[in-house]
Amino acid sequence: MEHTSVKDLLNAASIGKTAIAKGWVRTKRGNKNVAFIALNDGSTIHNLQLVADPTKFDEETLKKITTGACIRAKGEVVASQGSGQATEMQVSELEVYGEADVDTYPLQKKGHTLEFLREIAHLRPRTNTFGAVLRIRHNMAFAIHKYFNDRGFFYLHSPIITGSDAEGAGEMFRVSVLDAENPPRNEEGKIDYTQDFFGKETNLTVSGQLEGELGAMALGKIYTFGPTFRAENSNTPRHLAEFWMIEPEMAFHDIVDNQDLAEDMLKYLINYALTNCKDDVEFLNNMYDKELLARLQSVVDKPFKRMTYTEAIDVLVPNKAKFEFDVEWGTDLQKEHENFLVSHFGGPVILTDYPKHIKAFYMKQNDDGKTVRAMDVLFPWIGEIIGGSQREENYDKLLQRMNEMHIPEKDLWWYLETRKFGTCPHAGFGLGFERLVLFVTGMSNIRDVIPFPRTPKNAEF
RNA sequence: UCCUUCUUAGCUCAGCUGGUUAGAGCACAUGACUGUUAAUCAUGGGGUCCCUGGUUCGAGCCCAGGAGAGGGAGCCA
Repeated sequence: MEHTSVKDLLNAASIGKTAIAKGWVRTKRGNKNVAFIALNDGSTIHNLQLVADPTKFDEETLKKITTGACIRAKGEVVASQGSGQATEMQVSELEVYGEADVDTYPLQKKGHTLEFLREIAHLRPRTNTFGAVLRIRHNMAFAIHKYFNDRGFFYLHSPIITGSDAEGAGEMFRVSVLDAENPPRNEEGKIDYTQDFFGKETNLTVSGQLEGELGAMALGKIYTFGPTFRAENSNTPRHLAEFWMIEPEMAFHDIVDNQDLAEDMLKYLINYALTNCKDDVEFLNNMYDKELLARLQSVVDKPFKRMTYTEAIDVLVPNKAKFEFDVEWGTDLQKEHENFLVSHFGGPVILTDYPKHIKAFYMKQNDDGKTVRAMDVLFPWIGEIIGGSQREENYDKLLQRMNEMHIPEKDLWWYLETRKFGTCPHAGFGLGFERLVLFVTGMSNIRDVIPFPRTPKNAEF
């Protein structure tokens, strides 16, 4: 007889059936006459209440059933006499798969701080909070593939090890098999990477975008969804050294199409969570952030405010006195400025057409000679959840910009060739997956929305 | 990387002006209780006061250095 998930056993349709449940004990309580065991198997935030008559089981077995133990229970599913749940199981058989020593098992019935749970990341998925977060994370990943697949995008696997370090997106992690203690050196005394595995310097990718563009200029619409690595010494609740990024890239799309896609996708994903992860989102709403549900619904319902960088400066400058950092045309926006815009317009804001000198080399240059077709989507609290642009498709203009920004042509010859052979207008953006999950779950630290966070000085687990 | 706050029992935290044997709640154990909902009540065990050095008759408390964590900023997604 196969076991049934707790999720299914909690459904009223299970009443009257004899079934087997397997999972981990959350709590046990009771008295001489009756024992209640709350069982969770990860299929849902809710627990199955097992009801056992202590006189029918040997004392040793019951003693081993403690918080954290893994057990199998067989019994009849009945309508619950108590008020906390619709169904419960009247247990006839109990088997303990794995005990959890009460003196050393770190999880208790009572709540723990998120900081403490980070220190026991190997066990934290067993908590309600991380169960909810991880189920939502899965659903968001699935919904992303579904969204793009349903709209004719192809999933392109961009490389994780990259030979170009010219993308300029951040500090990189070197990939090498050379002896770190005693690396081979060339005549100049520098490390000789021609002897390394790939015969050149290689790093972990900081972005799949450039490869994504190659795919878009063949398949039309593609997206990447993979891990990304930044060796920045960033210690904030919004940065990870290893994170997942979604990067759609579309031929024949301009900056407006790009905004339309970004807004539609974000709304789709948030709505997907509201309909498919209702229990988990509600749990997080009740436990951590009472505004969560309302905020998610509001983002789905309202159009995003769209404006140019220049228009945003015009909004910000009259409020100069409120800011710590000066704001004028040409400066990059600080967090406080982004926050101001988001709260001023009461929701997400899409900014476009930034000054070219604060944006990447590949962005399409506007006719004014000053701005480029960049696009940032700013979200409440998160800040920049998406960064993207229409790309410069003109070979000469792209090359000129690369020279101005001292990006070596020889490293990106393959990228330049897309502009040489059958170039076309195209656009795309990058969405930080964890920032999306952060927003959807209402968690406040990005380390709590990825199973095993990688941050400066921390690669445990 | 910068600014700032913190580090005391398994967890969350008190700890007075530097002074005897470092406390509480929860967790855990034992007992009580005829259906509980993070059950309740009673009793009990449990400490490298982050580390190193210094000041002092005396340091959890003051000073210096270090480590780790949180929040804010920068970099960005």
